[in-house]
Amino acid sequence: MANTSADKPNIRQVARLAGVSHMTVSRVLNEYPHIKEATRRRVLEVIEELDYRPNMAARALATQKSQRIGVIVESAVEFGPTSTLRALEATARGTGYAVSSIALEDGHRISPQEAVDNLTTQGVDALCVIAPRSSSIAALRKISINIPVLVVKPDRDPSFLTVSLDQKEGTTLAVDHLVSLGHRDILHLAGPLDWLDARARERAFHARAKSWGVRERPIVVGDWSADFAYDFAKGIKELPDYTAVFVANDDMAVGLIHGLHERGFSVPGDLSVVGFDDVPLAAHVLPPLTTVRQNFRALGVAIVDLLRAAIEEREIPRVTKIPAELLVRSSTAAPRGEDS
Amino acid sequence: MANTSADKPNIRQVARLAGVSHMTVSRVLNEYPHIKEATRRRVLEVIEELDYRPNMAARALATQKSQRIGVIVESAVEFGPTSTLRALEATARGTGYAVSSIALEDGHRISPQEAVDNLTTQGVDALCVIAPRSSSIAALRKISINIPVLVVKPDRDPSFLTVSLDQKEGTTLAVDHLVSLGHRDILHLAGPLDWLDARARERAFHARAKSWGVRERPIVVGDWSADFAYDFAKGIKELPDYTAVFVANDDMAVGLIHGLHERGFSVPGDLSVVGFDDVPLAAHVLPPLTTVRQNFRALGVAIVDLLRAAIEEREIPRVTKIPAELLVRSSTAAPRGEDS
DNA sequence: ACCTGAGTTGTTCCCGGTAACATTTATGTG
DNA sequence: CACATAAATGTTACCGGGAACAACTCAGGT
Repeated sequence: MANTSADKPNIRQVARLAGVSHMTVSRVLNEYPHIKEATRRRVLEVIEELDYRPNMAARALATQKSQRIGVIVESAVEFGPTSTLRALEATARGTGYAVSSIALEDGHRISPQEAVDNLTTQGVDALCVIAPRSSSIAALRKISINIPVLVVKPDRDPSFLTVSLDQKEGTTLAVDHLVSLGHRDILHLAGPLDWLDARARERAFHARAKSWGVRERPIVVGDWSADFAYDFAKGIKELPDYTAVFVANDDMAVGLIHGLHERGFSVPGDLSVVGFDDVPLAAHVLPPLTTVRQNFRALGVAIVDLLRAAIEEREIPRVTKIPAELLVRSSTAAPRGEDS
Repeated sequence: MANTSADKPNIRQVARLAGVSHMTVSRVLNEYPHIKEATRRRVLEVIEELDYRPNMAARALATQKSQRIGVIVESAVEFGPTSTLRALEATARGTGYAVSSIALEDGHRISPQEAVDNLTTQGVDALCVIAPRSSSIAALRKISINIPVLVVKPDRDPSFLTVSLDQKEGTTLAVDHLVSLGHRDILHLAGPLDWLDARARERAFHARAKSWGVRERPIVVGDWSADFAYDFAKGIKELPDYTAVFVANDDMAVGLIHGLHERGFSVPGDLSVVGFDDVPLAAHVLPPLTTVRQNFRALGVAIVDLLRAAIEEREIPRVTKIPAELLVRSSTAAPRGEDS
């Protein structure tokens, strides 16, 4: 089957054994249309026999395209960004693209500028920013990049391609669920508002709460971490006048419940809690968490579709809305003194 | 600062502007020792002015080295593998290497062979396998690869470089903790035994339990998922004769506690539970989980060190043992009728 | 002043693909 | 049957770096 010599065969060796020029081999590899069937088969046979693989570096050098997408992800520890990245990678691989990713704040401090430099030096054909903070986007605007850039964010942007999951729909589902249970006073525990996703959820929360005539109250801004929410809950002195909390992610929801529990408040008895993300443990924490699930797989597909179109200078496809889903579990119930 | 023309400058343009040959520029870039200081400065100035970056594809083609490490990770959803991967990426980037990773089973079914093919086609200089199953390793053995391969596994292996976190130490800490609380009948809820980490924990559990004279009982083999452990707990009819459960990962521990709770058994009142991994939520689930934390960052550093040494054909460094840490929280207590 | 060796820089070719253009070989067609 | 045209294949140059080797410079020893 394979050749015994250790070094990799190149396209000219294949050509010689097949009795053709190396260009014919190249054409077979790239599915050029006008190749005689017999020739193609012979070439493919030799390729098979030699276990030949084209050298991507050489191809990248010649074509000025690396078949590689660069991804900047704000935090690779959060569930959402990680899931998106995984989905993106799998989709990209399926269409012949490789992915290089950089996490912005994972201990090793890296500036957006450095991340872009690192990625462009790798010669990526396009750039994608997942779960961005507004400061990162501002930094990005100042960097001149001559490849397509896609930012995963809710609103259109003149500088970038954009897609995003519909934060508004997910948030609306959560608020409506609480309202339908009878809650009229809901606290929002938000993510850091310089994260676009946190901001979008906060906006959507206000909009929907207002349209239901729910009482306006200041939101609490957290940092996505369970620790923060736990500390916040521990600081609550007596049973608050809100009866439900819409939390911007599951981690904070779990921390909140933990803190409330230590303070002697029960969920959902005293307070209902809704999370966001549906992390793997959400169904099994106590009480199982009512939360919003997003379709990261679909997002990954959409990102790759858009980026490929941009790279290959095809028409940019329109992305159909990616629906969110509310998972009702046990952390929500009607407020005290209500019948459902 | 930067040039206004859109196309990237190459090494010869830099050379021309600096009044030297392109090789001199190349030497400056690669820190060749015998360059006159004045020349070096001039070249660096031009590089700066033009914002020149070397083309990695061209370099890879010329040197036959891609400065890229390929990683195969069995499951990118588990906390441990993901953390290891992140740490590896950050470390690699810090030393001038890039990383390409492939997740084996994340929905998109990919065989080890395909993963290796994909990575070698990208021209990686070395391969690393994280959180492997024995079947993957068996498959790997059959594939002839002529680059260094490192497998994250406990025992030495003639075919591969190896490192691993010390599963034995972590397990021992957990068992000793339970024993010191007074437990003499401990169930082990293991991960799938074709995962080397699961197997190592199971072996270490048996060894340590035996040395304490703890009663031998068959282990339960799970699939890492909270769902499995939940179902298992729901199937328990009456309070079992074991008083503690050592669970091979936190997800299963949480699922187990959930199921036990629904069956009316309390943790740690009726049963103590120890997990493994210290996932971000472990401190905040109810009850907060006693678990074993591993140092994934150190593992990432060790992997990159070994791989770089192998790639650059230096002597392979000896890796110092990476210690584990037991975090005692509220899911463990003395068994009923004991004083601590 | 001449030779030697280390320091410094330049010339040429190659890495393994693809683009562009040239050439040869079918396939029709009047 | 000659000629236009399309199909199939070959030739050459080039992508942007680095390796190998050549050449030139300069200080120190005789």
